[in-house]
Amino acid sequence: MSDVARQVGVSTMTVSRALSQPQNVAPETRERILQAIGTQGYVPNGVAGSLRARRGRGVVCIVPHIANSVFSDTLQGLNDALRPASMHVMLGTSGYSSMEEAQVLEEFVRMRPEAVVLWGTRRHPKSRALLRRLGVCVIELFDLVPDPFDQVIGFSNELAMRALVDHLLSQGRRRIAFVGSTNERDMSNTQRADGWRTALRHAGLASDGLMVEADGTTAGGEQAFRQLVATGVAFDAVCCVSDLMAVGVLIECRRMGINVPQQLSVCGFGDNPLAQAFDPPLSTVRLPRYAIGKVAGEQVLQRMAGEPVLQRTIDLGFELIVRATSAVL
Amino acid sequence: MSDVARQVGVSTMTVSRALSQPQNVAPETRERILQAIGTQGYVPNGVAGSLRARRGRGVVCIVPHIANSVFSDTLQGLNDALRPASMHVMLGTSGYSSMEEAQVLEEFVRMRPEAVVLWGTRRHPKSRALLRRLGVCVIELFDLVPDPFDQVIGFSNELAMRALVDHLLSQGRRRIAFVGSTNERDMSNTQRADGWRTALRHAGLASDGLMVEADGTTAGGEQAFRQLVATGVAFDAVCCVSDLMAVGVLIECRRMGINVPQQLSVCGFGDNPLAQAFDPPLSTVRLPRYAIGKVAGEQVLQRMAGEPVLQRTIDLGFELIVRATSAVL
DNA sequence: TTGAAAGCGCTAACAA
DNA sequence: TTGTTAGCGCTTTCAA
Repeated sequence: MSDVARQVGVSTMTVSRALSQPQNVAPETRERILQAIGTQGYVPNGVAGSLRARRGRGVVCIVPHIANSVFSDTLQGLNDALRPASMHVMLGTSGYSSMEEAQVLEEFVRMRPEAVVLWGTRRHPKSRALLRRLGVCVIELFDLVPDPFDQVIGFSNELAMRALVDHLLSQGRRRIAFVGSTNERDMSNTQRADGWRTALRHAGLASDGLMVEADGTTAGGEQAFRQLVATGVAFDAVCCVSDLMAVGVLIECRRMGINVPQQLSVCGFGDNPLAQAFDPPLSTVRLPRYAIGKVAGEQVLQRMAGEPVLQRTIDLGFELIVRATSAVL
Repeated sequence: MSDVARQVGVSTMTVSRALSQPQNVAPETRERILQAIGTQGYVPNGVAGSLRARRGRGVVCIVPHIANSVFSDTLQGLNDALRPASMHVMLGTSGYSSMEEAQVLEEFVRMRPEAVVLWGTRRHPKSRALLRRLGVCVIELFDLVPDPFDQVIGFSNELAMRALVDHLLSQGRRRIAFVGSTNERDMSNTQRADGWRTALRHAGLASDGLMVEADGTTAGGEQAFRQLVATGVAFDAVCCVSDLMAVGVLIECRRMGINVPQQLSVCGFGDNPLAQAFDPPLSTVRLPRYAIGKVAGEQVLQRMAGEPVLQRTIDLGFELIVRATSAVL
């Protein structure tokens, strides 16, 4: 910067102003400064600016695992919202562990971010203490809870699963099983199972013996379905905690010669690209993944602009997607 | 930091040393400093540290679009490699535009990153000038070129497509069509088409009239296939520029009552999760997406450690995945 | 083993 | 409209 100032014959302060408050610099001077910046290829030092401002222009975002379309869609939304404001995303992963999240967070907080965006609402006590001291806005994603740390954006896992079960009930299904996952370390598996149980209870139906759990993969879905069949319990529909497991169930059905949806309805959760492409196409629930990230970014910007927090809990809803695996009989 | 120093009764310099070079501080003093840090919840200011060091601990990574598993897998690899070294990823997107990439890059460079990781090898002249001035290591991903800007990590699109065509030739296919995409703004579509053409030429076969292009989606694949059939040209195999388009081709085949692979072989590219799950499972090429990111991160760390660049071009290869759509007849 | 001084590059506040 | 001063929080250098 001093090089530019020297070349133009002004002080560094004038160069600084030409960049940040151009209206306070004589047009002719500004012109010469901008030209010198161009020829010298001067790029302002944002680190120094952040030190002075006592806060950077970064937004920390820690997700469990980047290579999972749920998270990457959300990251895309966050990025799209922040880019026009010249903010950048500092990306980290927790590997589904709140302990690891706390460690990553501690390191990232050193860069004095403008905001912190985290997945889920399970926080290590260290993270809570750190975030409280940091004093910037903290936005939690996906698991809607009534009393968030600061602000939460998501949808209700329980209501979404209830909508799925209600849909199956409306199709005349009465013995609706649930395939859960053993490796979802956040609360969504529990919340979805609760939704399934509640919907059945409201309809006056039993859920006993109708729940199986396995690894949250396609293979896990196959295994869970075999397990369910092996118990000998009667069922005419299966709700799965994820599309991946539902695809496993469908694969196993095909192997066993069970006709879907004639003999059995199957539903997934999440609207993975697979759900649409699979044969038969899978009924599922579409989640506002991109919107969650986008709205999170917009909230960050609004709060930076000093606007008050209107809603601590923002429900972005979900969409029931009925496809062939639960078609009308 | 001065708060901690005051509480312990030492200078800030001693606190700084207790953190960065503990062996140069009396064990007893160090103990008291660490304790004070704990009770006060002091978190070092990384911005100030970076200003002093004249370089941050961030690695800029700009990909075309985060919500695409090719890019998110690579980001995951980069993140995994960098995390143990306490480096962080500053994430940006170019939307497949080198102009937009240049703008994002300019803003990110202000934070004085330790390294820059970019997708592809097409750069805006402004980006090149900026990167040259920056003077940090620049790693380009995916499109292997012989003479990269600094260092490139990827695989050969052309060789991968040739391997696919050679596989079809070995199965007795002779009239092999190519379904390309009109919206891939990087070079990979061209390189893959070149691979297809070259493989046919080497086998003494014609490629004229056997290429169609459409939007790079499932719907585009369907449309391209209808177009190909409509031309009336004879063909016994179709290579697609992506799995998504190949799935579109398969959907259209099913609609037209064409048996795959009895009447027609179909191949995709990329090994999207879809490829395995689709019915019939799709033959394709698996790309080292995660490894590309991981190796990029490792290279950054090695070069930070002062190790020399052994290979400017790192070829991580690919893997031919033969599934039902091109099974032996 | 510890401390004092200086400065990384920028900008708020005040002065001219 | 422009310049001067001071300091953001840290660490390198030199001195004790």
